[in-house]
Amino acid sequence: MTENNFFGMVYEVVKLIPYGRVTSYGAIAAYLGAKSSSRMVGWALNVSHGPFSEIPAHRVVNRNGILSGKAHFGGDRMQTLLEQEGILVNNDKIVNFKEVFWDPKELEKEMLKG
DNA sequence: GTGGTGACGACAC
DNA sequence: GGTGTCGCCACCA
Repeated sequence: MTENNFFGMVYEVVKLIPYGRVTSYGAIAAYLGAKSSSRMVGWALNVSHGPFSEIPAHRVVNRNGILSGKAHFGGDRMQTLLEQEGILVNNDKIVNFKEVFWDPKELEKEMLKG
């Protein structure tokens, strides 16, 4: 937890994504202080993507709300998972993206609130 | 040690 | 507003 590794940090953040919410690679990267390395976030997920992975990677999309990683989930697995959480997906893109978007920095707000 | 790759993002046209 | 290009850094051959 809160590993010093970039990967570990990504896992922690992604696992903290609330139900029915999504975030972007850039948001996570920025939260980790590596906004310029948003690719590393997706890359980390790629490695983390496994049968024992409890990481809701399907809640992570690019800044456009497009299911860029859908192909890696296999078929429409990613879209199905999102729809099950009440997220509207159309044409491999989240319709109400701004509605369900969740920024990792929200964590700090929750911390302040208690 | 070098080169290539990648589930992205920002900018230029 | 779509398309092309560059940058970015960790990992693998």
